[in-house]
Amino acid sequence: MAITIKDIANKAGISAASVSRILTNRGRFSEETAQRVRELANEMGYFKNQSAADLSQKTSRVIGILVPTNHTNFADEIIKGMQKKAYELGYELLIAFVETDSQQQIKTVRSLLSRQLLAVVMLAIDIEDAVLDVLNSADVKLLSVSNQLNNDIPSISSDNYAMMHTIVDYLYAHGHRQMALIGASDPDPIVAILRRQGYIDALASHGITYNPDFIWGVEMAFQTGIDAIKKFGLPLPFTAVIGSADIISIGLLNGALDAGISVPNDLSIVTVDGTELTQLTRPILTATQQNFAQMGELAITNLANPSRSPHSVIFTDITLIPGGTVATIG
Amino acid sequence: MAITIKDIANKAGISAASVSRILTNRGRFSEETAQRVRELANEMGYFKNQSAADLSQKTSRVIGILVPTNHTNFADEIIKGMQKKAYELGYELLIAFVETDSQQQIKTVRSLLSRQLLAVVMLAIDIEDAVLDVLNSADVKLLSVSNQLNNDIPSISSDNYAMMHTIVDYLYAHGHRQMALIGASDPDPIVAILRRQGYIDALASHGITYNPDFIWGVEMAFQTGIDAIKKFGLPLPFTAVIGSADIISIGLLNGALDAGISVPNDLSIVTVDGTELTQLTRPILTATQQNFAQMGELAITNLANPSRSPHSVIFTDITLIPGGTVATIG
DNA sequence: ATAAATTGAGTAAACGTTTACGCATTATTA
DNA sequence: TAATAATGCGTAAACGTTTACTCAATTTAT
Repeated sequence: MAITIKDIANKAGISAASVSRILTNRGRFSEETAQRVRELANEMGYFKNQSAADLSQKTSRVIGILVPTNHTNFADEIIKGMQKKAYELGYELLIAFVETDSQQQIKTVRSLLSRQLLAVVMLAIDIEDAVLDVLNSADVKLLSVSNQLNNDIPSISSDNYAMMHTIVDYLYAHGHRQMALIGASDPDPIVAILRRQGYIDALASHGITYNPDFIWGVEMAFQTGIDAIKKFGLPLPFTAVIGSADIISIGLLNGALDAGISVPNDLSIVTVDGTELTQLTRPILTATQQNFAQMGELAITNLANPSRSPHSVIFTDITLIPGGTVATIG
Repeated sequence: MAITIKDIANKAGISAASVSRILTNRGRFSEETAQRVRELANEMGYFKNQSAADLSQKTSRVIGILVPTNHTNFADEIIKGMQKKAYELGYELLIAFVETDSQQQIKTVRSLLSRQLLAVVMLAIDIEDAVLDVLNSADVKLLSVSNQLNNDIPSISSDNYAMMHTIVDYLYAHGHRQMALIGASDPDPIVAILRRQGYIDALASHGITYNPDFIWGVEMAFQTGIDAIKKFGLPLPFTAVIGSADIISIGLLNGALDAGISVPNDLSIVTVDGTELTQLTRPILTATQQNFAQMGELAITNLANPSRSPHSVIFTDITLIPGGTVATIG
């Protein structure tokens, strides 16, 4: 049988209420009694029954996180950032992996919501309407991280549109005029749409009309990179390619290798994300690095201080980190 | 204000107890009333307050999982396996990332334990005694996955000792007589010790006395692989090397590349783990693949049916998957 | 037609913690 | 020294759900 505050109260010869006040550090009590109670709690191996506490105080300090099972490894970095801040501010994180299957998603979300949650954070998920309905029917705060949703959900993300300007400008400055964009397309993620538009507009700002054929991709996967090179064939009709995720870019690099294309001499590559995966290749990938840890920390800070306007988007930093996959040409 | 079973009961004109019986599908009730209640619950947007339920029924279906923040990517595969089985059997997973900092670990574990947990699963963690004490002081089942601990905790893992025999035999059959083993050493994980012994004994079974210099490593990281090649210098004193984790092996491969060593012509590599990372390199890594999904599923099945002896170790499958990093020599 | 068994549903207590309220006791102020 | 304020702590209700017990109504068996 687990130890309760009543047990401690009995042993200390005081009431359960006092023990509760002491252990939660709320209300009035003498330091003397407090010391004794804290010692007893330790000795007796007391564990707070959080369920009872949650039930009693209607508010909660638990934040649920929805992570897609097919997540790229940056999700971990975001979660780490969240953990750090949550730890500082005394919040608790409840991580749930969700499959792409909508029915299972709903079941997972319902089980999440059956705990009194302060908020639900969606990590790089294009949430389906059915699932969103369930979330909305519970009165819980929502926050989207590393994704910009087109509904009223506030989000924290890189500026995917601006990011493409950074990359296109960089490649342009290195003499590139023909560049492809390889990313996911099915189902079309909002992020992909934004990046595509950024890419098109950035090219336009340099007086280049984009070639629709140069935008291609299936999913955020290694194979998409491999297939992209095969699809365009030799000689490649462009001098540079932008991979919309590190894993795609590694696919591009290896696809090029397989086809006897030398990187960066024959083909320049810039990748988006800039996780540690970029260090695993030779040459090391040139990347626009997103600040995932910052996203995570901001997510928690933001939920803790609900001072901002509801529909807003907060952008986190982007840094272009030169690697060895971009050559100057022309 | 959230909807409670009392609200539903009022609207349906029955007692809360009946609603509870219907929604939990326990006890006696008429199908007629049940139908009406279920409809009402749906309409009114009812969410079970799991805290109240947990408090009422002393038993729980929540399984806590401790995942190291510096986890290699296979942890995800194990968690996916666990999720699948947990979903089938109606368990709930509570994932917590733990840092290496022992104090923070204890705080995380305590907050985990303050929910009524059925069990705590430790994922590839060499748990510290201080943390273990906390876990033991709560009456919660423990299970170690992807690690073999030397204390009384049951575990599910690959047979790390046998795995090394498989690899050494494979390399021996390809003509290799001098092979190095690169892994972590500080702090010395139990898994590393087992692999080392397996390596030594496997060599001995072929009449080869092992060279202590050939066992080296710092941590399970890319850099360890890079450094290993640098450390031994040219010409390498061995013809093959075993990387104790995919990420190390990629380091070895890139280290070799950097040093102008051709793989597999001048150096053969076999990696342990066999995650999708092995597909990202050229050549693709030859791997002894662990069955991580199986580990995850077994973990849940095992906790659900506590029929086995307490201190046992269950071994999961290992498969040698030939890639392009082993050459036949001699 | 009577006895026995089954069914549907209500009552009330229990789970462990928190907290508003109130009452002594002690400390502070004029 | 008397009035006032502050302190420490106990009482009791509340949170929402589950479940052992009960009992009337209905069904089945004899």
